[in-house]
Amino acid sequence: MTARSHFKIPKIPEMTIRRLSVYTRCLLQLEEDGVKTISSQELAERFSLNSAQVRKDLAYFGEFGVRGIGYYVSGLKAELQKILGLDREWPVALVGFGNLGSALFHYKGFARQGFRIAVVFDDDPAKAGRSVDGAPILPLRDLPRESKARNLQIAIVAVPAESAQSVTEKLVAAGIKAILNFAPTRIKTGRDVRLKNVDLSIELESLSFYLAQGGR
Amino acid sequence: MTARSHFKIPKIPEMTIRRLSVYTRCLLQLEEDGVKTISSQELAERFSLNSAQVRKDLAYFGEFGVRGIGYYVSGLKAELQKILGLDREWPVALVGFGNLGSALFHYKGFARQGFRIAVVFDDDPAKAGRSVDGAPILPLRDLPRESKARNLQIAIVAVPAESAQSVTEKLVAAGIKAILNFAPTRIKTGRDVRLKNVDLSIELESLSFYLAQGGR
DNA sequence: TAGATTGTTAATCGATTAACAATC
DNA sequence: TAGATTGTTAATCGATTAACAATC
Repeated sequence: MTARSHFKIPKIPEMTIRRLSVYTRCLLQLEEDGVKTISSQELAERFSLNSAQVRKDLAYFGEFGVRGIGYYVSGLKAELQKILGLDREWPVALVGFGNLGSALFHYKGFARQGFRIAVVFDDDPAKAGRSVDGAPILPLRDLPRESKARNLQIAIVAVPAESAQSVTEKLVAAGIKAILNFAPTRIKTGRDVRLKNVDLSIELESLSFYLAQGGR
Repeated sequence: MTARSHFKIPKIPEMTIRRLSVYTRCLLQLEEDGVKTISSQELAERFSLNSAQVRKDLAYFGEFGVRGIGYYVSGLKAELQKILGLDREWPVALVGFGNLGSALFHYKGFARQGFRIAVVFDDDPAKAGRSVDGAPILPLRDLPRESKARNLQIAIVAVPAESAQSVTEKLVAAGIKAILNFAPTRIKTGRDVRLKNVDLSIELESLSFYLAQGGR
């Protein structure tokens, strides 16, 4: 047990991490707008949150504010970016370049936070060998090599449901540490790999619940 | 206040609704596999949940189980589909047929639960007037007419961030009751419209948090 | 009946919010 | 200093889980 390990995360709620992302984007905007400082109250209002919650979220990681003043926008932005790992570019592998894969490739939201799709994998012979916006499209068998060469740690899975699990296993074998799965199926990994299953249709289903209720 | 209103939802947690969706898909699969009954315990294990939670989720809506037996798969599936409004087809409007819109159009997960994209709106003259898989692509000005004619209640927004808010206002004006927004910006509506902002990049940001932590 | 499993109440846990001393 | 706002503790709220009588 090193001295450093004492400072290890006490057990940060998932929702806190998500809110930190949201705060960061807001701070980015505020900085652009030339705002110098912001109070927890002002920040909270923008997202209909409680100011104590904002302060508590931040307090997990340190004391970033100044009593009587609030938080310095640029300073807090920089701190949060560092905490979230958004202070650097992450090369990302995209697996699957069909409809969804291609849409995710062009999606503006990823690049905005420093996620750069460095390489695309797709076994379709019509696609593999080409390249898109400077990113090569390669067959999946090149994954281990590229993973090492580009130091890839993050992959986005956008293949059909049937192949999602097998693709995932190849990613894990190639040393990928974090996977964002958009395939419409729940995939599994060991616990040393961070995995998020993004379910695009579950939100639609809860919308229809409210419609079905209201429509009574 | 009608007699019926006594049975109105007591205040169902959002997470319960999401889990009901998940149970439903599982039951669909179980039914296909020929499984006749399932206990709350078995159902819970498939999603690493607690059996009491499964029973509690269901108990909000009625008594669907049989003591000593569990739940009849087909019966429970049908009940949940009815509760979630998944016992019928919902015609959906898709606004924006760029990269993301086109991917969502072809996304298998929506159709699987009965959401059918009946009409696409896009003002790009190269697209408007064409049709895709039987769905017409129309300019946005046709929205009020189509909305009425097709009895549209649900819309998916997949336009660029800049136009998302203005598109939303047109949707609301045309009588749309539920909106799923995929544009990388947070949009707002009045309270009579159900709105979900789907943030595709926030998950990636929390993944990078764990990588940044672990990488220390 | 005996065994299994429900529906529900009570206990626990965790997250949100209020309150306030510390301090810029 | 007086006013503002933080960081943090204590109170509240809501969701999850354990426990068990009811009952198939």
